[in-house]
Amino acid sequence: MSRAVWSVLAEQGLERLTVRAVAAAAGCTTGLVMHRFPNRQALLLHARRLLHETTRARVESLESSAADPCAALRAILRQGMALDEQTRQEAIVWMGFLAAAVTDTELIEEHRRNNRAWRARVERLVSAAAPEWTPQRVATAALALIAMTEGVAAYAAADPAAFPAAEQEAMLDAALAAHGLAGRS
Amino acid sequence: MSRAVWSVLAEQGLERLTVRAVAAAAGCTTGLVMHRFPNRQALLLHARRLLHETTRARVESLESSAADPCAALRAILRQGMALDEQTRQEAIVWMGFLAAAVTDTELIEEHRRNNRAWRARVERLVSAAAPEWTPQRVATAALALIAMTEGVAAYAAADPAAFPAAEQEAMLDAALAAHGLAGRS
DNA sequence: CTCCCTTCGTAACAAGCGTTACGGTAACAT
DNA sequence: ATGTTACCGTAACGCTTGTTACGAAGGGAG
Repeated sequence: MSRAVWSVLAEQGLERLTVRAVAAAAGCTTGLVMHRFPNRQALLLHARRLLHETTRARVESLESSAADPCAALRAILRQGMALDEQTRQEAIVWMGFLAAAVTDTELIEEHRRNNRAWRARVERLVSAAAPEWTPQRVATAALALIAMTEGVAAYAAADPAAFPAAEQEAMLDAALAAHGLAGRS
Repeated sequence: MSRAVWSVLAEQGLERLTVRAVAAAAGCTTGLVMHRFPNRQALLLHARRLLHETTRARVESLESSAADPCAALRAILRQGMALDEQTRQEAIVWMGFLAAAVTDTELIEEHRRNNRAWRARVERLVSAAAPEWTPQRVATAALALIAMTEGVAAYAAADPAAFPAAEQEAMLDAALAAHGLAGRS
């Protein structure tokens, strides 16, 4: 059911994300959808939280299985880019929610909460990889990294041919090396 | 008239961008809007091109009045972030068009054309600032920079309190210095 | 003055939207 | 067997949307 919202948002875009389209994607009618959720806002909010939970689980798995903080940092930043079809669709859905949050107070609060948690996670990893840095330097480098991966995901989602996966990874490695966060262990 | 589309898109978001809302913002009725544009798609496309032209003119002005390629690079990257209310609204509108382009072939072609031109411009400035670099290194650094400014604009547009202008500028300067593109002249 | 053409407001249309009311069905408790 | 409850399809309501048809106002050309 929640996956139905996700598929509609990825394939049909934000404007086509209607209750009937979700019901059609889930193989049921609008009655079931409106029975599970009080209104469309709640449906959107649930799908948004589902997206966050999916990426969070993947990030935690990557971080726990990494050898050192530098490798963990690279791994979790890598999954935020649009490297394959799945992550590209996630980027499209992410942008759709972001555009929808402009007029939806609940969605934008959820968005800010998730973004601040994501930023804090990257700051924690940067600080672990470079313990001697000041908090300001950690924050600045972390912001540069999360903004870069976020931006390249948007670029690649809209134009995959112009931003292939190899260029995105080369960009990530170059930025990590430039900031002094590559292979410190 | 074109400014009416822009103001509606910035204040009401993409979902509320209806023909009637544009007419109300322009102080006329739907008859005038539908007389100027054959349909809503053409209206969106015109607004998209207007946004591009606005930013392009500002970028050219900044680049021509810069002292050296390094200063030009920093100036044009700076204007792509969400530093004040105007650029923040531009970022919101930009994301709205990006989300709308998912199902609109004309919009996505326009988007790709503009993005590739923007990328080529930054690559040209990076190459002028660091003439000894290989084209690959130029392309990688340019991609890192445009992705970073694009991403931080999205972050700051959705959460201005968490991403103040000073932090964005500190991030830009740190990234330029890390990539070796600060004060080379 | 008359004709014509551009310009733009008015009104309406069909279609699609979120939402609600209602009825049927199946499972479960008694 | 019967009542109760949760579940979900059906159909409709009111509303907004993009789009179209029509008419009035106004300004040149003859």
